[in-house]
Amino acid sequence: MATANETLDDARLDETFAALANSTRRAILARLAEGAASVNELAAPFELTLPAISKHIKVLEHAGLITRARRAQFRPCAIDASSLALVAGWAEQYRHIWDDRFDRMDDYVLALQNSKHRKRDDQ
Amino acid sequence: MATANETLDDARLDETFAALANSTRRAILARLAEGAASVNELAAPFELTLPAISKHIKVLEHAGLITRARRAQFRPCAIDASSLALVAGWAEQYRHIWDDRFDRMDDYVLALQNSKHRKRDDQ
DNA sequence: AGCGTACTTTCCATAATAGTTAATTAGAGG
DNA sequence: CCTCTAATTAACTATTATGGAAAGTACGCT
Repeated sequence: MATANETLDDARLDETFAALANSTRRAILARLAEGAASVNELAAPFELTLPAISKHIKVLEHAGLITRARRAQFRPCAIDASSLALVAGWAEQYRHIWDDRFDRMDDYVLALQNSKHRKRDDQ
Repeated sequence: MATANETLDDARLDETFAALANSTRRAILARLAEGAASVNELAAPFELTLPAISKHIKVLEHAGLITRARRAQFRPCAIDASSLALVAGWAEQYRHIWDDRFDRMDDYVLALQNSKHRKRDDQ
């Protein structure tokens, strides 16, 4: 099960991390964490042109970090948690490395680390 | 305090996320989570040439995700948690978005979200 | 229909990435 | 000194990313 999805997860992580590897896009995300916004609203704080922001938004959307709606001529953006959760989950894998206390680490993390052959039923 | 370091953190996050936006590099990191390894050992599982792996390692090192030593003609690599913790911390900011339960959320996260003017004493 | 607002797309330039092969550095050891 | 192993650097190519300017699309309004 895990092996088949590994390339899919890999591709998604590639896209997600690449989308996050830009401070403009992270700032857009931070703004959207406070609530939905239009493209013009999102562009306001930056010195970039609207097309540039539009492209950044497209990258975020394609990475699944935001979703978009259509209201009149506006295309409001809203943050989408799924890819963000993917990132958090990915990083959690390594928590034991920087946090020796193993406080919140359970079998899940161990299972992930050497999961090549194992099979699990939950999640 | 926060404002001054924001560009520094931004640059570091740029580098870190960019380094992680590649499945080969993430695989190298996963391997190193199990223990230190030489460049040849790290290269073994891949179909890439050694120079390609060498460059990936350089990217990881520059992003602070790994550290390197010198032992004879070997340059063993070891995982470094600091940048990984940075990523985890960054993602945690948004935990409340995908995890409505707010279980483990404290004032820290709220403070981060609208932290432009606020000042705090703890960490 | 025509105008204004809100975006998006296209085209272009530039720079960064990812990979290759070939050459180079560095140390171990006969 | 010579050679083997380990790894990096150099030089080159191809693809992708980031940005701007200009043109195009979409919708609401009068």
